[in-house]
Amino acid sequence: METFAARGYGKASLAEIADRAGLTQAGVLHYFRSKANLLTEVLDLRDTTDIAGLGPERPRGLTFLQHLVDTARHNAEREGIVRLYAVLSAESVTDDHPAQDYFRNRYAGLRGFVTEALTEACDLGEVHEDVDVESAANAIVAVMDGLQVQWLLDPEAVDMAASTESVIKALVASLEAG
Amino acid sequence: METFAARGYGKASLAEIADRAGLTQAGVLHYFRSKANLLTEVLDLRDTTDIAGLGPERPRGLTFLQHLVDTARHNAEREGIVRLYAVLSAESVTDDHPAQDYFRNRYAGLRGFVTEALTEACDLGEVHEDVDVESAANAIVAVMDGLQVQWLLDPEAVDMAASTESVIKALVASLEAG
DNA sequence: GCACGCTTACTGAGTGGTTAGTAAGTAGTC
DNA sequence: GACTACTTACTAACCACTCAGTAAGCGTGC
Repeated sequence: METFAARGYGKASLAEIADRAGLTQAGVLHYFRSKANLLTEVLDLRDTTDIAGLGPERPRGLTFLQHLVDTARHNAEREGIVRLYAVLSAESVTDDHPAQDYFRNRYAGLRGFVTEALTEACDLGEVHEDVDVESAANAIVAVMDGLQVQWLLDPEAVDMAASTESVIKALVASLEAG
Repeated sequence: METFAARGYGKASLAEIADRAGLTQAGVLHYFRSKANLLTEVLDLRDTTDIAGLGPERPRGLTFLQHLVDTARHNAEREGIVRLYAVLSAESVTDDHPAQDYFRNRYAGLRGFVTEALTEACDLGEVHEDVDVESAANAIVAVMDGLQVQWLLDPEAVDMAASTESVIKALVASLEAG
């Protein structure tokens, strides 16, 4: 995780990963058939403790949205994981990247969760166009990601929790009003 | 640009860049002293036509914010440039990346522009806390970036212009109300 | 209690390929 | 005769991955 976060997938070397783990490069490949396989295993492992891994018993409505703000606040003390996801998610859009499917699915899931929570939080009937709430949900997922890159480059200049909260509050208000 | 966008800086090779340009790898290094120098030159060249390169005669207030939405719409027809910036900006947070300063400065500039425009658009007096408008400005920059990654992975699922617009409208309304 | 085959957990030494960057030379232009 | 625009040829490092071997642990048979 540390090596992928610090170098990205492409520039991370099995030799460095092996060194950190205290074995040889061939030793790493004894456990993971290939570098790509190691990446997907790392990603699968992490996911079980993340938002995207929340089961059907996850919080709903405003509680879920508040949970997103809490996650942003919590993330400001987990530079490593933030870096891992910020780097790999963007890198995944390059040609033939092994984590492309992982991130496509992850984002689809996140968008779905936030769309649901937003619908519940605003108590929307059939009045509302789905397109509005989906636009808002996609934006909420996006703002959290975009803030991470800015924060990693300049932690003093960005308050991830505050910006996340102002977007969520503003969007909820605008959906309820409109 | 195409090679950096498709592979990222780390995995892009001078040989591929040279091939596309119709000369040898050494020929590329005749013009650019190093790979890192080539990257910064590419970035500097692009910037002159981008938002960040707008001079002091740029639009102001709501017009500027509307310009951001137009840019998002326009970007949906420029996959290459979107990919270049999405990939490189996130990759720049890795150790010793040659574009780190470039993106740190770029984001600082963008945040400043949007903060200014937001202040003008909402006609804010001394009543308002700076922290609110800055949080909102950072979020607007972030949402545009975050949407790009999602859009690159799944263009059907994301409407960059619509999501950008809903965030800007909601934030402007919330600043004016609060 | 100990030899048996089987499995797990590695290491060391490669293989074949790619990397950025350099050095020297050449053809053409001013 | 100097300068520009390259090329060919090279270097030294690094890359993921393979392969053959070794050492240790383990359940089974006697």
